Amino acid sequence: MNIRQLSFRLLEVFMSVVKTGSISETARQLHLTQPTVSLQIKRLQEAVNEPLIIMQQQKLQVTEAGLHLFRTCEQVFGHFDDYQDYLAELKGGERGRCKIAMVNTAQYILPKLLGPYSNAHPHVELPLEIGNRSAVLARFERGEDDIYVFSHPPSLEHAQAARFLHNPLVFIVPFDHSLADVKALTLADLMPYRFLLREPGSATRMLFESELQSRGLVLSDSVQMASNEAIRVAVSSGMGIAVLSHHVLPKGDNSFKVLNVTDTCLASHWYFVVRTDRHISHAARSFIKFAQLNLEQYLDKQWVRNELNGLNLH
Amino acid sequence: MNIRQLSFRLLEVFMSVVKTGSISETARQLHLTQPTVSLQIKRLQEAVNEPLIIMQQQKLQVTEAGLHLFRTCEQVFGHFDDYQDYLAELKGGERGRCKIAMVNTAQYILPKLLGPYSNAHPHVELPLEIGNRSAVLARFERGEDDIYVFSHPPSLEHAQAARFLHNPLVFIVPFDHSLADVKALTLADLMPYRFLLREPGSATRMLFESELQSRGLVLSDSVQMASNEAIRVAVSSGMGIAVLSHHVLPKGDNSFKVLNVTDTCLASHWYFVVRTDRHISHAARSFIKFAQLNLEQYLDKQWVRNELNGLNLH
DNA sequence: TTACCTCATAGGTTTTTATCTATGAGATAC
DNA sequence: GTATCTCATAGATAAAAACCTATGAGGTAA
Repeated sequence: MNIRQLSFRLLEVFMSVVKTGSISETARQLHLTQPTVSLQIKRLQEAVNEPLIIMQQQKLQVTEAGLHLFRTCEQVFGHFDDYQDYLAELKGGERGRCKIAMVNTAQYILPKLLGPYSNAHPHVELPLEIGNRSAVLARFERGEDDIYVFSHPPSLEHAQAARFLHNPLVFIVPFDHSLADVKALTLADLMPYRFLLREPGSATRMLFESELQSRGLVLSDSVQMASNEAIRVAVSSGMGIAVLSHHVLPKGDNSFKVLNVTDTCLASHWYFVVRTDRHISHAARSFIKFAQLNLEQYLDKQWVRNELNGLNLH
Repeated sequence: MNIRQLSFRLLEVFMSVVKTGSISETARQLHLTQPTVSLQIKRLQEAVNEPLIIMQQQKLQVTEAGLHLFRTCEQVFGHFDDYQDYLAELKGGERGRCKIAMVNTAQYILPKLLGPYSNAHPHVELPLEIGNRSAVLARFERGEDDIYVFSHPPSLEHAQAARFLHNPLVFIVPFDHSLADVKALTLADLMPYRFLLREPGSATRMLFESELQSRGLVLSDSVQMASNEAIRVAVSSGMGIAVLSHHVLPKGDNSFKVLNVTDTCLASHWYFVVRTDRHISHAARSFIKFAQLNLEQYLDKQWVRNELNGLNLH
C-alpha cells in the first residue's frame, strides 16, 4: 500500500460507499456521478492493492480488508475532527497563549485586567514578562511576545500602539515635608530638593527630564533607584521627593503626600503595542478585545482612554 | 480547515519539517528542493488557515497549532501503519478467511489437513460448509466460498480444479456375508444383492451407476440412504451391501468386510476447485499452498495425488 | 418484453498538485 | 566584505486527480 497516493477525498468516498452499501447511492449523496465513485473505489483498491469491495449476488460486499480500512478511516477522521475542534477553540481565543511583556510600572495596573480575562478564558496561557524599559524593548525587538505594554511606545516601524489608560505623573513628598501643605507650587519650587529617580530610559524619568530641559530647570540633587516601590518607600521615610505614576501609589497610605504643582502637567499614557510583522495569536487578539470591552469595568474609569479600536489586528 | 485539500504527502513533509526543524534539511532528506518544501508548508498552512511554523530569530518555531497537528499526524500515520501491518499479514495468508465447501464424503479426509493448517495459522478463519453434491454445487454456482472440494468437479467454465487424493471405491458386506471370504469376485456376482446407495447425483453413485450401465448390469434391489455413515452402519447390521469410498471406512472395524472384486476398479479423485472469476483470498491461497506442501504428511501417502501445482492462483 | 435498476468501462476535460529552476533577501561566519 | 547559510517567492511544466458524458452489461420487477 502506498500511502502517498491516498487522499482524504478518496477515503471519504470509500467510507460513504461502505455506509450506504451502494455506489449509486453514494454518488447521489456526494453529488457525484456514479462512474466517478466507481473509479474512486477502483483507484483506492489499486492503491491498497487489495480488493475492498466486491460484487456478490448483485450486492456490494465489503471484504475483511475493506472493513479494516473503514475502521482505520473512522479513527483517522476522528483525529482530524478533534483537531478541528481544537483549532476552532484556538481561533475563538479560547485556547492558546498570549505572551505579554510589560515595563515595571505597568504591573500595578495590568493585573486588574489579566485576572478577569484569565477567569473568563481559563485555557489561555498568559505568561508575563516584567522588566525595565530596555529589557522590554529588547524583547520587543526580537518579537518574543504577543503584546507589549509601554507608556512611551517605541519606534513604530514594525509596530502599532494604542492607548488605553491615562498615566498622570504626580510629585510626592513625605507627609511631614515642608512643601506638603503648600496650596500652589511651581516646578521650580521643587528644584532644591533631592529627587529619587528611576534609571535613565524609564518613561517616567524621560518625561520628567524633558520637561525640566524645556523649562531650563536643573535638579540640584538626585538619587537613582531600581523600582517604583523602593522610591515610594524611600520618599515616605524622608530620603527625598519623587515624581511617580499616579497608579503606583497605594490608596489610603498617609506616609506621603501628593503635591499640588500648578504649572506642570506631566502625563503619559499606557499603550498596548503589537508588532505588525508578526501574526497576532488568537489569544492575544481575544485579550485585546476583552480589554477593549472591559477597560471601564476593571480600571479606574476616570483614567481610562480606550483607543484600542485603533489597533488593526489584521 | 478543509480536510479535502490535505494529502498524506503534505503531512509527511510537514512532519519531517517539524522533526528536523529545518526546511532545507527536510528537502535534503526527502530528495526535494528547498522551495518545494517551503511551498508545501505554505499550502498546508493555507489549508489549515492557521500558522503552523514561524521564523523566529532565524529559527523555525512550531506553533501550538503546528504541534497539535504534528501529534494528530503521528496518530493518523500510526493507524495507517497498523493497517499496513494488518494487510501484510492478510496478504501473507496469516489472517483472513478461507471458506471451504465440501461434499459429505470429504469430511472424512479434509479435517486431516485443516487441523494442522489451522494450528499453523491461528488467525485464519476457516468456516466449513458440508452438504451433498447438489448443495455444494449451488454454493459453487453462487461463488459463496473460496475453495470447494469435490470428487467429480463440476463444469470448469469458471473454475479450475486440481486433484490431491485418490479416492478408490470399495464394496463392503457384513463381516458374516456369504461373499465375505470369496477370493475373487466379479461385479456381476454382486448384482443379486440389495445395494445401499447415496442419493442420485452423489459422485460415488454416479460413478458406480455409469460403470453398471457400461457393463450392461442392473441392480436387483437398492435402498437410498442419506449419509455414508448410515450406509456403513446399515451394511454392518446386515441390511445389504454397498460401494463406498475407501476413506470413509474406519480402520479396525470388523463388522464389515471389503470385497475383492477383481474385474472392477472404481475410483475417482478428490479435487480442490476454485472459481477463476473470483479473487482468491490470501488465506485460501495460503491453505492450498499448505496442502501442496503437506499432503503426504497428513494424508495416507499411498493415496495422495498431488497435482495442486496445476492450480493457477493468479 | 420492456422499463428500470445496478455497476463497470472508455474517453475526455479541467483543475490541482508536485515538482523544478532561478533569484532574492537576511543573517552568520570568517 | 565575501562567502555561505537560511527561507521565501516567482514562473514554468509535467503528471495526476477529479470529475464529467456516453455507453454497455447484467439483473429485477411490472
